Amino acid sequence: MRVLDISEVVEQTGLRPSTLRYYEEIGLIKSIGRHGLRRQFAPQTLMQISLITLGKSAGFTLDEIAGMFGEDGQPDLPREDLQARADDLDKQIHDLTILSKALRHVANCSAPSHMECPKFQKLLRVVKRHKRG
Amino acid sequence: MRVLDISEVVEQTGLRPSTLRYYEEIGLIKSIGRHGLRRQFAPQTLMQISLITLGKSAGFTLDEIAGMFGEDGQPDLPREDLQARADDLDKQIHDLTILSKALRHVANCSAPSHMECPKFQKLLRVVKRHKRG
DNA sequence: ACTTGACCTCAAGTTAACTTGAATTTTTAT
DNA sequence: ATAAAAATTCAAGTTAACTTGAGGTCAAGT
Repeated sequence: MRVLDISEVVEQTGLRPSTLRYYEEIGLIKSIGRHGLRRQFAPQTLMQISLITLGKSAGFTLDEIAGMFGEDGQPDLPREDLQARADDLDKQIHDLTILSKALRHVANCSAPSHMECPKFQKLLRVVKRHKRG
Repeated sequence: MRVLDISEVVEQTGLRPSTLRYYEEIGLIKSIGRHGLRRQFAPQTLMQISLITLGKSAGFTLDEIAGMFGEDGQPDLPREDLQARADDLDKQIHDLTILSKALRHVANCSAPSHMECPKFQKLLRVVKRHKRG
């Protein structure tokens, strides 16, 4: 299994062929050659796509993600940038944790008005403070 | 401070006036009346906007978020839905944690090729397994 | 040789979430 | 009373990230 047809990449990643072509068009991934018309992908690409998908779910734009890979398709960023991005992520994780808690709270709290429930308000205040800091 | 001018909401939330009008247009928030032409917002709205912003950062669409509020602007969803959404969030948090770790790893690992670094690969595999399950 | 199915290109269309701009209306300050 | 500041509406424009569709190509099996 040295090279992959687009259909195999589709199968492994869950992305659609049009998406993969689009990603290639904007330079986010590369095909390694053609068999007739057909793009051939290196197995490496699968991992790269994992990273892309992961990055997307973290809220990065495709442009930002593209900026994280070097010419060779390997992650490539100055260390400080990576640290900074990781820090951002940790912030986001923190916020999401709060949201998750808030949701579970609302699911279980029998107060007539969540907006006026002290616990709920506290959760929201935490977020606000966080966003401003 | 019973009612808020749009400018006050802008100041408190960091959103732009056009965004607030847009949110009202699509029914995500409501103004409580007018002073002349000018919209007046209830202080409640600030908390609602906190939730909206939070929801957005969690990757929910405005439509989905709109579906989480009742007519009164209060969070309103069947308990199971809330639990399910919280579960989704926890999954996402899990993924983001991995991404954060991956970034920090890349920042510190001196291996020539991250894609081939065992630790890095392991991180990616975890994500994959997770997405499929 | 021929059909079939997987792939291709390229231009145009789509959706979400806003933003922009022009023309108008108040409200507030002097 | 008047000018400046702050809002308003409404239509149209923008950006990201794809998708769709029409029409064409290629390679593998019968």
